[in-house]
Amino acid sequence: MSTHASDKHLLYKIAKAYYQDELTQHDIARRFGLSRVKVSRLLEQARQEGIVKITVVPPPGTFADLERQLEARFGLLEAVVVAPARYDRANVVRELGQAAADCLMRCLKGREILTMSWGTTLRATVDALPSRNWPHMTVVQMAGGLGRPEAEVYGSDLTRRAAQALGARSRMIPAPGIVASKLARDALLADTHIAETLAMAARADVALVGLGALTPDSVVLQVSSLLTEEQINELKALGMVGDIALRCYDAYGRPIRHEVNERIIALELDQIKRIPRVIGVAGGTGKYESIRAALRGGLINVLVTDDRTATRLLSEPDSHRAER
Amino acid sequence: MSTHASDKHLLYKIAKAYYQDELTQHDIARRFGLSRVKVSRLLEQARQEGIVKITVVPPPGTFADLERQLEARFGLLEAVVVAPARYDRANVVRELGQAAADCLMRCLKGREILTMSWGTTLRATVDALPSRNWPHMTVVQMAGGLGRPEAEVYGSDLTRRAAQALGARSRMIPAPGIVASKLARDALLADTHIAETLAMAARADVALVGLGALTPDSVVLQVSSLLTEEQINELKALGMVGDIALRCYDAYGRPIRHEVNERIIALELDQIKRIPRVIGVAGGTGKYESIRAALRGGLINVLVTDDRTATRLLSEPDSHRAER
DNA sequence: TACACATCCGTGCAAATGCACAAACGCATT
DNA sequence: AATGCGTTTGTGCATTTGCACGGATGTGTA
Repeated sequence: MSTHASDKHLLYKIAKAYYQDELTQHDIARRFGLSRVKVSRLLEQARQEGIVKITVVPPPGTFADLERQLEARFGLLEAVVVAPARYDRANVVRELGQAAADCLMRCLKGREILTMSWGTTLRATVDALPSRNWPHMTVVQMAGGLGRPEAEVYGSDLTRRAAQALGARSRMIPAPGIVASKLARDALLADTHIAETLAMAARADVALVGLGALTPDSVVLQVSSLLTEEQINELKALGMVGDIALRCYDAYGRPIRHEVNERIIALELDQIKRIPRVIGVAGGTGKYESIRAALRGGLINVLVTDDRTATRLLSEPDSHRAER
Repeated sequence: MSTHASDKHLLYKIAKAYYQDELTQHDIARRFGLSRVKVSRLLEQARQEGIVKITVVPPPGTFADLERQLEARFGLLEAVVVAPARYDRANVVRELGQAAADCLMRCLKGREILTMSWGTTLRATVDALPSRNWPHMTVVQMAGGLGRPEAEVYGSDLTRRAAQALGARSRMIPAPGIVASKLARDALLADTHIAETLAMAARADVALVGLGALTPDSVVLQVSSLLTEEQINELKALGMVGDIALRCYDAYGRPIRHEVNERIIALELDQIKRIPRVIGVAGGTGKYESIRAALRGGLINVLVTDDRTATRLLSEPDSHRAER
């Protein structure tokens, strides 16, 4: 199939003219007395035969290739991998927050709706946000806070602070994330402001979420005394490996059917899935299963994580899909 | 001016997506949440900063770079340099002919007017022409032959053979190239067929010419007894270094004003210059000054020559233009 | 010779790309 | 706070490029 020496000569001349002298295909065609299509085809051939070599030099000290593999394997829009200086939780979270903030800022123009959950990682993200003046942006809370005073740090306050940093309007959910009964939940959802806030969150352009895991230091497990030991065990028995905005999912990112769901005030997983850009931030020890599940289930399409977790995610040759 | 490490990372990712995954700029913009223009600019930056490297591999055993230098220096459409196996005149001419034939064929589609002069090099070129069937092409003689029987080999016959090889129509000049008097010339030019032939040659799409030189074996000097020793000396005194189709020029490719011109039946240099593509074929010892002059004067815009001559043409750092 | 097959080629059109322009912005100085 | 300058940004448009299609050409086989 490959052409022979005499032609390579022509391929070389044309490739040089195109890639080095930056002539247009049209000009080259005129000079060499060929048709434009032919020049196009010869260039294609020159690329295929390796006469033209295009290399992209990886910048040192980054994990661009790791990112590319993650993107390819899990169908992500983007993956961001950071290399924490130390792997203690505090530092990992801080560096993840920085990276997530960068990643978020890059895709914001100042006129969109951003919805976010809360958690320690998102707290770090908000801390890393630069200040802007975007009056046309709105930051919307995605899930109720926790029913305690100190929980405010992880509830509405994060949304408020994010909006403040960006000079944006904010829209909070003045309610706990988990209430005592379905009845109480329904009552709160009947509130116009809460309902509208959730509706707005559902049609956000970008979502920023942390990925919860079943680790002992998990905010949900620690703080929310509304989940009894028994209920937690039930959820585990149903396969729960993590949560996004209090919505629990199994190892394949599928929502877990459990009574608890009906007492939660937050976007549902399906609603989150429909948001065009869902940035999931999580890393460090213990988050692996939850991240893997969120990726498998397509719950997020942008992942910000650390290099160890990234490597581990790529090391397993398993399937993305749940078997039926 | 150059941006720093944090950005290089993004440049790399985008460059990879574009050049390796072959995504469109539009798709990349959507994935990374950027505008399309921005992606375009980042790619430009990535190229400038050397993150994207495009190399064109020179095929071994060719003189592509020599050619490129000739093209650049003398403003040629194309230069073709061959490396003869041996440098005896016969072999050089043979290889030049082959290369010229290739070069000519490449830019012919089968519907144009080709005009040609004659000479030993063009003879070799015609010998190397492949056979085609191009009834819509016309091959037109550019200059009269020489006034002797054996001269036919260098006159109309070459045109005829070229046309035959290509399956094209031919248009010959049934007259000698140099006649005894201006009166005789004018009489021949009054002939409708000759006049129309010359007119047709003048509006040819492609010209194929040899470059004559003042070497002892020059066809013109040898055969045409119509040029006296004295006339030849006069021409030399006027600075003649070579000829195209019997039209003499000086070291800067300018036509030489001499009585002989009025006895010649051939296109004038200015007419030749106006042909869109003029392929000059010449090489070997002794042709150097003539080639250099033709290049300086812009008499040809495609040159087919040997590597030694090419190197020599590039070695002189002189000006292209005549001083006034 | 005729036919079938395959390859090559250029035209027309749609997609992709680059570019000029003007608005918006950040920044620093007044 | 207001002003000026330089930079960055996106929109609209012209150019450039890829691609499908039908026609032409060449080749091998019956």
